[in-house]
Amino acid sequence: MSGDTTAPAGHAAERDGIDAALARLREGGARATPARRLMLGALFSDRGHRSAEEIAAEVKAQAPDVNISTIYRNLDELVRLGIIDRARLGSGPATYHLASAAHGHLVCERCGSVTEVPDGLFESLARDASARYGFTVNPHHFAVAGHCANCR
Amino acid sequence: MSGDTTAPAGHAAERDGIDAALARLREGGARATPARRLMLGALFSDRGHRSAEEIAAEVKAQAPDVNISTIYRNLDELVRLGIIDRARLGSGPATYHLASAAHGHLVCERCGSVTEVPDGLFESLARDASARYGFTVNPHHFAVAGHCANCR
DNA sequence: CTCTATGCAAATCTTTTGCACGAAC
DNA sequence: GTTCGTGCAAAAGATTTGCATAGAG
Repeated sequence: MSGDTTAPAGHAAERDGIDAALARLREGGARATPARRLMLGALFSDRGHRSAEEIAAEVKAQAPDVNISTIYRNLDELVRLGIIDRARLGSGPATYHLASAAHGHLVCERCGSVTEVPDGLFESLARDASARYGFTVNPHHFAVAGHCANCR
Repeated sequence: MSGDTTAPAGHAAERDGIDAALARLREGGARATPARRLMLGALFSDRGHRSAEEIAAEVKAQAPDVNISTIYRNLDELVRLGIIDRARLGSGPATYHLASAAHGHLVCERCGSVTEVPDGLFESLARDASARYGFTVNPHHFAVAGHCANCR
């Protein structure tokens, strides 16, 4: 059900996430601009990893004038606020995804495939890092290299 | 330590490592060139992470004509042969270190510090990844983000 | 109105590539 | 001599920055 007048798609849960993110931006003294709304819409619509260019493409589909530099600036801001995470996998551009999409990445060094795994897999590691090094692991940002099942 | 000399040659253990690496290069059909010897010398002289530029600087101290593109090409080769590992930490250039310097990296998202930890720390992770996903973790290449003890 | 965010263009930084020459085997 | 490695220069790719203006609060 929607008293929703404009958006072509968009579930309520997605809306909530975007609104919450905008609220966090406001709390941090930042402003709620169209570019930011569109970026959040893109980020919340799909929990995969995307590069800045890919996010820009999605945003430009709705607002062609949004510049890539604005995308980068806002991605930095969203990372700083903890709303999204940046992951540098393989050797291409950095990729971004919702911080709530908690998972680690198993990156295959041969074929480059990325296997996403639940954070439970890293639980004991996180515990040890904390106990032995006072290091608090961010369960959303994790990259481990090796060889996938196919390339073994 | 009185046995220490300042000669470019270095210690015997270092020599052995370099020779073994050169032998592996030869096995792979590659040639033992001066540039490669110097790069290995730089890599074996210190087990920290270094960027391609930093390695180039060390090599150029002895052979100013070695070009950065040669450094990159050879780093790729050494990674392919498993002699060194590449790690993309934080947002600067990629860093390289000896594969035998087995450790994971705990990267602090606030201050950027890198805490090196022994591979034992993620033994259980490696086991689970293998059992549940058929993924063989490379124990030498491993980056986890979070907050260090100081920044908590 | 004030101050932040954006567009645009250019700069930067990192890494890769084409080509002709020199070196290793 | 043949094949691989290297220097040089230029390209390509990703990200950042300066500045004037538009827009949010």
